[in-house]
Amino acid sequence: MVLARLILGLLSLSPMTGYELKKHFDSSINHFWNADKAQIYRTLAQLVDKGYATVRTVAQSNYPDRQEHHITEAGREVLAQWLAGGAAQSPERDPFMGQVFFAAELEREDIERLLLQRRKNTQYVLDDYLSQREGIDMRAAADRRSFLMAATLDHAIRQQAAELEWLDAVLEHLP
Amino acid sequence: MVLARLILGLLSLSPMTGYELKKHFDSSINHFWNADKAQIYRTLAQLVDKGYATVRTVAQSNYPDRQEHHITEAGREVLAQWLAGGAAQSPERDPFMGQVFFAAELEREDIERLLLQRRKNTQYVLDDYLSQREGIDMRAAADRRSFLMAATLDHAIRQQAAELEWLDAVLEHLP
DNA sequence: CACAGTTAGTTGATTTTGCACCCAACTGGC
DNA sequence: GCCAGTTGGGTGCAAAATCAACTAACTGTG
Repeated sequence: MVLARLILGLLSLSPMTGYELKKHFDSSINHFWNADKAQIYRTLAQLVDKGYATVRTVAQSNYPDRQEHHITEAGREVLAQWLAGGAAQSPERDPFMGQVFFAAELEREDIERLLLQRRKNTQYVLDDYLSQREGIDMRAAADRRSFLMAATLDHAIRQQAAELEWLDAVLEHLP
Repeated sequence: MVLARLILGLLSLSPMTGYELKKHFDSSINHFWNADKAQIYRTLAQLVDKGYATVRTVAQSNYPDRQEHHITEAGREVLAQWLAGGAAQSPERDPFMGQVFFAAELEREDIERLLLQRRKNTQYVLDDYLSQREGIDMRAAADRRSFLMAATLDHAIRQQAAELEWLDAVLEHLP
């Protein structure tokens, strides 16, 4: 599934431990995917099982051994096939929209509270993305890889901004 | 989880069979949630189990019996608690963004193909939403319920529109 | 009159996800 | 000196989601 491809993608950039992968999911990749620790380690094991990655145990003086995972040629092929195999469609699943859809049960103030709370969350997330983008801005246009990576962050920023606009419109016109 | 609440929400509007619920997920609700048939029937069984819904078997002359599910008072309470319990946050999971993130592996033309394919999909989905909206436009502002329901569709439309703009920007500036 | 589609619901197997734990050793701050 | 946090890895379990098939009778179209 998707998680396996994403992990292969990250491994294609650089060999990594499960721990480091988790950090990427929490920071550099958090605007379009997240994953549980346990899930990452299990998927890594599967990748090794299928021959898409290999493990090299690297001892460290102070810290636990690193289980460094390296992508194999077979792994790169699977990754390339995923990329070339057509654009994936998005899940289109938003629990909050479900809350709005059925929010008429609530009092007017409670609806406003709901929307304002979402607004706060969205603003918070947007600010996070904006601060992430500051670090890459200028150098991004240079090579294709950096450009595309930055572009996904821009996508998230646009989506959050659109969400804010929508929230404000709803708050303004709520009967 | 979320699916159970959404089903309760739909049942709160009107008693329904699993089959009818599935139709709602495929049409009126498809812009923010979808669900497998099997999942719907199993969740319905759980709701009945927990006392949040009751079943009434309605015989029909030609077609199979309808297992009409009615929301109970307990069910309405659970629904209300979900709505009042704070804004849910969105999953932030988009496989396509993963493809873009790692697309530098591909040739330039293949990247463009990927983006254009997505553009076509997005346009298609947007057109679907726009045609859905035509049927509700004017009467929407009237009561709160219709307004909120229409608002979630507007949200989806804004998101798709923002996606289109982003795709065009990426296609234009791709190095 | 055959065949596709609709109405209605169900089962089984498998995958994916999430949550809560657990281990061990180190590092930094009060 | 203690306690929280980091580095690194892992297990077990239950819930949720997906895929595929199967039943059965009707309706509409060519």
